[in-house]
Amino acid sequence: MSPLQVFNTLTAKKEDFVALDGKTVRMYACGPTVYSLSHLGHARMAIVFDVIQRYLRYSGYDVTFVRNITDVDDKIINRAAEIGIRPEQLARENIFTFWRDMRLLNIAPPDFEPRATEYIHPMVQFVQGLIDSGHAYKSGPDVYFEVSSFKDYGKLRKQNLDELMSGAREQVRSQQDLKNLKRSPLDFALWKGAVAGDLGWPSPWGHGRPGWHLECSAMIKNVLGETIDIHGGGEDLVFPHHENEIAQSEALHSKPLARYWLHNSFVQIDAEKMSKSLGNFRTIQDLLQTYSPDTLRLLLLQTHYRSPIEFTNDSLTAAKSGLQRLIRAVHSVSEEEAADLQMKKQAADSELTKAVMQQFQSEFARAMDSDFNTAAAVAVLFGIADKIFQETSASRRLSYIYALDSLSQILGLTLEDTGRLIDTDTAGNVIDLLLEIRNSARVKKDFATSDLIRDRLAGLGVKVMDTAGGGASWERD
RNA sequence: GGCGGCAUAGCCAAGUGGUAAGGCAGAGGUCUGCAAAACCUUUAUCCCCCAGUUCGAAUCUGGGUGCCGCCUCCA
Repeated sequence: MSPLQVFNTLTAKKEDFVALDGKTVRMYACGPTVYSLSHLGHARMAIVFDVIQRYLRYSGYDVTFVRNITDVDDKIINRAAEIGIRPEQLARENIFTFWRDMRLLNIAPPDFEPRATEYIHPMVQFVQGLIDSGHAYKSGPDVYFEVSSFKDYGKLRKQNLDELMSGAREQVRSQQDLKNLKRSPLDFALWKGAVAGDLGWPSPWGHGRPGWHLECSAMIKNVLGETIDIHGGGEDLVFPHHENEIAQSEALHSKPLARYWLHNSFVQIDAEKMSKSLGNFRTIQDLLQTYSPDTLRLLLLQTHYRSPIEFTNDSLTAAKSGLQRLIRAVHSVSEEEAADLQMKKQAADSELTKAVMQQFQSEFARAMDSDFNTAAAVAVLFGIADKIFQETSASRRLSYIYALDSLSQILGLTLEDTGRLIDTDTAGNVIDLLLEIRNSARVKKDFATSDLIRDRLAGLGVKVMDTAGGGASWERD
């Protein structure tokens, strides 16, 4: 297959990517916990795995992509209590806005999007299996995973139990209440007991809800199988989330949970991680008020996914300017020129198009095959744009435009000419401007011009009505 | 305290042994009534500092400095 190489967190090396079944890729990315709006950091994660998924398909793999939604969790419960609504309602509202954000960002929907609350029964079974095999124990109202029972614990994080213990020591003090329940501070909850009436489900251990890490293990098993090809998420999930997933799943199945672990780095503001807890985040919703989805995507893809991105208004503006160049390039054949369908067809079939496609596809693939180096891939796009602007023949330009357009799509860039979309406020102001010009024509008794404006506006469905004072008003017909 | 990562022009950012991609911004020129766009030329003798390995290092090794992340919820 392809010479694709990916950086595997598990081995801390760039490795040849070999799918378990040859052509089928089963991949899972940890999605959001829906307790508030999504910010640019979430967008980065979603866009990174969207592009990975798109490129794998482009490379000929049959991809099944699963991205979950965590809809039961302490944060959701606490936040819902603060604002006085049911946790289920809070989760549902945030799922809808998350979906809207994803759609606006041109992020392809995953093949499956399981939610934790849909997999309670499999999770209960999962926990029971761990108890039966001696990897978990009931303690009070809860069930915990016994970390010392899994010899490979720490392999993703690359720290052994002793090192982890010394790191955890600080935490022990703040977990006094849990100290009595856990046999070791490293043990983590598989099932948390809840008081009757609180969000929860029945289980062999009483009313309660699943621990955070459990859902991914259970959903991966149920949707994709015991071993998958790619498991991904944000860098902050490496420990403890993914480490714990490995512990649960591999303890139960005695086989690797995932062959390749991919983690994207963060978006930073003022050299600090953008995060909900630090409060220094910019929501997707907010950013889309001012910047196009393509601008955000270009901004994020101009940096390799494993490097942190320093987010500033300047970098955003730079991305916007750069994007404009690509958009102009791809729209640089005029309507009249493009209207000739025959020419388009010829351009698509031409030897030049084939040669151009081959050349740039191979440059693009070389970049992407190197651990999804989108920054280098974007440079290829700008190289094509150069060619387009340098080419004087419209039909030859079309060949390059095909290349630019098709490669942009693999990165999820639409290159839509949003610069020419006009909002109603602006449209209204433009009409006012026309009426101003018309009025000055009337004052000069240039009725030919003033009538031209009125008639043409009427033709566009805008009715102009002169007022007694010499001005004019207008309305849609 | 334990573990890991990063340091490339004014800004953002690729590049892991062979002599510095790309974007933005800037400068000069062409075009233009003026602009904008586009085109041409141009902007790091050098990749945080020091030492080492090598014919050769931004790229490898050691030391130093600075910044960041994880260890608690987190994309």
